[in-house]
Formats: sequence, structure tokens, C-alpha cells
Amino acid sequence: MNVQTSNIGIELSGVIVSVNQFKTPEVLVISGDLREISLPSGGFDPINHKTLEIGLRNWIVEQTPFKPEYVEQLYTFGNQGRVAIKGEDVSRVVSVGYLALTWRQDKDNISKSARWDDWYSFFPWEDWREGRPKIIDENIIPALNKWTDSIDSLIEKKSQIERIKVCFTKDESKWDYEQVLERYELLYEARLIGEVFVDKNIELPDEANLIAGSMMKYDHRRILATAIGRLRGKIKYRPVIFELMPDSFTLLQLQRTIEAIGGYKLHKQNFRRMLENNKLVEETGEISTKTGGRPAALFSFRRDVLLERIAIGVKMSPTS
Amino acid sequence: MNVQTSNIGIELSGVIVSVNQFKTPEVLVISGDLREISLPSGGFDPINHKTLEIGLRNWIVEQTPFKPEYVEQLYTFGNQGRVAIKGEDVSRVVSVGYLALTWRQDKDNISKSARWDDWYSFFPWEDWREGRPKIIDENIIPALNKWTDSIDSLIEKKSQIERIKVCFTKDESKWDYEQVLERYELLYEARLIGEVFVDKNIELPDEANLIAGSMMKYDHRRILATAIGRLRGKIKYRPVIFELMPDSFTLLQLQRTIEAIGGYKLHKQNFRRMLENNKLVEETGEISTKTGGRPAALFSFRRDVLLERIAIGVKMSPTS
DNA sequence: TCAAAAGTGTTATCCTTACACCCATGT
DNA sequence: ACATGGGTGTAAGGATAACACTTTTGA
Repeated sequence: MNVQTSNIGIELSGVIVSVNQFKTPEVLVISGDLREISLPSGGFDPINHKTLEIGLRNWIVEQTPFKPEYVEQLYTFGNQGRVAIKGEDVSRVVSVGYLALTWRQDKDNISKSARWDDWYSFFPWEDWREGRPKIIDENIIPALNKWTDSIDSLIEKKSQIERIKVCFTKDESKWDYEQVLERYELLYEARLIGEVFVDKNIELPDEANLIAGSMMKYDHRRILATAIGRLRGKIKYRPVIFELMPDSFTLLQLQRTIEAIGGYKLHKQNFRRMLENNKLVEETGEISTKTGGRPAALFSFRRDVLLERIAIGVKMSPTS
Repeated sequence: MNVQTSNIGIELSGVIVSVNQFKTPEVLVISGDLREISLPSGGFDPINHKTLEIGLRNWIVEQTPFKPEYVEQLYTFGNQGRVAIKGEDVSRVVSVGYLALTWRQDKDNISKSARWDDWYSFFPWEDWREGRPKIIDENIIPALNKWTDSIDSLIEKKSQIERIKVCFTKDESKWDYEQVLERYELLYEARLIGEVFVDKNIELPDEANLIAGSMMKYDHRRILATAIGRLRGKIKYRPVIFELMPDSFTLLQLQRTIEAIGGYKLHKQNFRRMLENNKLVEETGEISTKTGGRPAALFSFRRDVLLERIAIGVKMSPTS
């Protein structure tokens, strides 16, 4: 068998997601010595890890006070940038990214090195809940235009302008909320993502951080972008959203959680009608008085739908 | 960085798909010495392969007379079963699966070791175009029942029976065409998939091949199952189907190709209306007289949709 | 009394699904 | 003439998207 067995390292990284107070989508990060932010991660150990997923779970338990239930593989990255130097060996690192979902009650940070960060701090252009983010037209588009201006090849220039139009369209109705990775890659190529300079061993310009969100170590921000895009797509056809909810919740809490993930607002009545049509939730009979207004009926997820029709999710187009 | 850099091998495998004569979904396979069937594959070489995908493409070009354009990563498998022995080293093999789509005209096999196989020869229970496959009720269900009968734990037995009900439901309207991998895994656990015996180093019972389709080497059939499920899901929301079509085609040819992938028949008028609604195709103005009946208008894919609205695909529920 | 959230009514439009029938060509 | 595939009309039912308004609580 033609399989190379040395000079390759496999890193397992987990994007652990939780929505804080049904409002802020957060990701569990490790902050290192130099204020570097990274995902919980570690090498795959073929002797002690029966499977890749078990390996990842081990690292999460070791590095954080969390033990997620729902875990799904995202993507395997084998980019050139990632090289590990160990003694004399120069080895490539292949990175397997995972997505984990969990609900949590406490809103505090949870240990010295691990904490929860708003994922939009890494992708400020992805949160459209309060309308089109200003950063897009004030910073990103001008910087992208400056970049395309500097491209010599006319064909190349035209195709990049087209790409910008698709990724950051002016027409709000055409914004594709799932293209998180595509937008990240575009900004990366345009050198607006700070990680480019680290990857290429160039000095970091001052503006880099300002324009395009907080940096992460290695390719972890790329993995996070993949996770957000995947999750946004998945809630539309699989009922994964309930992994992020407590056992019982009000309908508005559910709506706000979906909005936090999707990055856009939903229409209340239509959202509730959709829930009814798909029979996704059922009343528990209890009532919550702590919602800040009129007391709300509490609902819980109908676990049966997992068995009945699997192709059910939260299909909703953005509306306010 | 805690990344293990030895005793791991990465294998790249490609599921190269083409639909023969708008009818038979086929996968490019390599047949080895002992009539073993495998996917085009090889090890990731961190020195010569810039990225995983480039590595895979290299192997495909080396092992087959094909050069696919559309390539997408499927999943990374790190199962225990896969162990490589090289000299004294015992190493784990992690397997990165890819899906490639291509159109081809010739219906013949293409070289001594590489050939096209109907993918349903590996998954005969997945082709519902002529109704519910007989193999399900005649072989699979009885064998699965025999298996659950032999389970001691009552809880375990109940949960496996539930799983069978979901995977191989009697209610045709609830058959989930995308759950190809889930059904494969169930059959694997029930020991109806021949590969189990190879993986566990047990002698192969005679019936194994008969019940549950042709075998493949290593975990290649699992990768193929993943590919089929992914492709079936993807054509519903991305216009990937056109990667499998020639530049111009009749509407029935397009319909038959989708049916081949999906494993079920579509309703002609509704299918055409959907194409119109989504503006997926446009008339070329030409007419084909070689279709066997009344001459048909030829259509081509409207490439613009890739730029316009990306969330367009072929959403169709099964109907005859 | 007012802010904040809960909860209900209605309508136009579009998509889905399901009917069934006629048309043009080659053999 | 008939088999084969090409191509169209119509209608019921349901989902979507957009309107706005009333109700109940806590501060």
C-alpha cells in the first residue's frame, strides 16, 4: 500500500458552540501565552485514540471544563502553511476540524485559559441582525477595491471583482448567509485577514486586525468559518438547533437562538407557523414568568422527529 | 504543538462518478490482482503534494485515464480497522475521501485495471427507480431480524429494531434517499457486509456477497456510501448535476440523470416546471433527432446561476 | 402607565403535487 | 399503426411572506 507513514501530523480541532442567553453565539477558545487565541486542539494519537472523534473528545476534556455531546466532523485541511518543526524533522500538519454543539447556563468564563468568545468578534461582517454591518461598506469594500486596483492581469482583476460582488453583494436579498468560508477566503487572498502575514512570515500591518476581525492561531479561524457556514446550512434541514437549547424554552428564545446562529432576524408569526407545520415542538404545559413581559408557554423539542422524518429543519428566509 | 508526527499514514481516495447513457450511475474502480475492487487511491505525500486535493488528483491521473474537473472533499475516516504494516512499523491509516464528477461519452471500460462499475452493484438496495428493490424484503429484512433476535440485551435489541425501522422503513414515502451511509453502517454492524469479515480477520461466509452487494477493498465501500449520500443531498440545493452532463442535452436526459443519482423517478411536468422556475437551463435553439421519438429541443445549463443565487438545485420529491 | 414580550387573524402569492392528454418522429 | 419520447393545460392544497393588532405581565 502506497501510504506514507511518517512526517505527517494530524491535528484535531474542535469548534465548540454555545449560544449565550439566546443571543450571542459563542465559541470556546483557549488563550495562550501571547494572547494568541486558538481552538481546543491536539494531535491525533493512533495508539491511544480509537477514532479521530474520540481523540478530539479527549483533547476537549483535557483542555476545557466541557464535555460536549453532539460532535460532527467538518473538514480536513491540508494546506501548505501548516508545518511543524520537531527536532530535525520538518513535517506537514493536516488539520481535522470538528463542530460540537452544547447548551450552557452560566455566562461567565470558565477557566483561566479557556473562555467563550462571541464568534462575530472573528467575523464582524457576518452579523446582520441589526442590518447590514457597517464594516462592510466602510472598511471591507474599499479595501477590496484597493486590492483589485492593484491587480495587473485584466482577466484576473475582472474575476476577482465578480467574486467580490457575489460574496459581499449590495443587494441584501442576495446575501448568502452560508458562504462564510468563501468570504473568509476572499479576504484572506486580499490580505485583509491578519493570519496571512503570520502564514507568510511577514510583519503584520496595523490595520489588519481592525478591518477583518480578531485573529486566531494557525488555520483555526478558517476552521471556525467552516463551522459557522456548516451550522447555518444544517439548521435549515436538520433539527440540530435543539442541541443548543435547554430542555424547555419559550418560542422567542428558540427564535433568538436561531437568529444568533443565522445572523439575521426572523418573522415571528411565520416562524411559529413553521414550527407548528413541522411539529417540531410541543407545549410542556408549564409557563415561564421570567421572560420580561407577559408569561410565556414553555415548549420542548419533539424527539420523535429524529425518527420520523429526518429531513426536517428550520427553513426560513430572512425577514424582520 | 502537541502533534504526533509519525506512525500515521494518510490515504487519499477518490469516488469518481459518471452517469452512463443518462441511466447508470457509475464509479471508476481499480481491480487488483485478487479481483479485489478498490477506488483510485494513494498516500498523501507531504513533500510532493501541495494540498490534499492536489495529491488526490495526482493519484487519479496516475491510476486512471481520467482527469476530473469537479472535486470535493467528503469525509475523513480514522477507523481502527485500517492498519498498515511496513517493515517493523505498525501504523494507523487515516483515509480522506473525495468525490469527483465527470461526464463521458464512451460506454466501454477504459483500461486494463481501471473500469466503470454501476454503483448500485455495491448497494443494490439503493435503486428504487423500478420500485422497492426486492432484495430488501426478501433478503435484508429477514437477515436483520435474525440478527436482532440474537441480541441478548433487551434495550439494545429494541434500539436496533427501531434503527432498522428508520433505515429500511416499510412506508415508501418515508424512505430517506440520503441515508446511504446509515444503511451501510447498519448492515455492517449486522455483519451483512462482507468487509466486516475481512476487517476482523474472520472467514467469509458464502452468503455475505449475495445479500449485500459487491465488496470493496479496505473501507472504500464506506467512502462510496458517503459519496452517494452526499451527492444525493447536494443536487437538491446546488446545481452540481451539470457536472455530469454534456454541454447540451434534452430535458429527459437531464431528468434521467438525476433519477439515476437519486435512485427514484421524477414527475416529468413538475420537473420541467421546476427547471423553469429556477431558470436553470436555456434552449440552445438546436434540436436532437436521435432520441428515439419526436425530436427534442436541446438545452444547456445557465452558468449564471452559479453567480446569481447559489442556493439553487433540484428539489424534487419522488413521484413516477 | 408604559415597556416588553406573548400571542392571534388574515391575505395574496407561489410552489408542490397530482391529475390527463396531444404531438412528432422512426420503424 | 404503434412505440417512443416530446411537450402542454389545469387545479387543489399547502407553504411562504407580508400585512397589524390585542393581551398579559413587571417595573
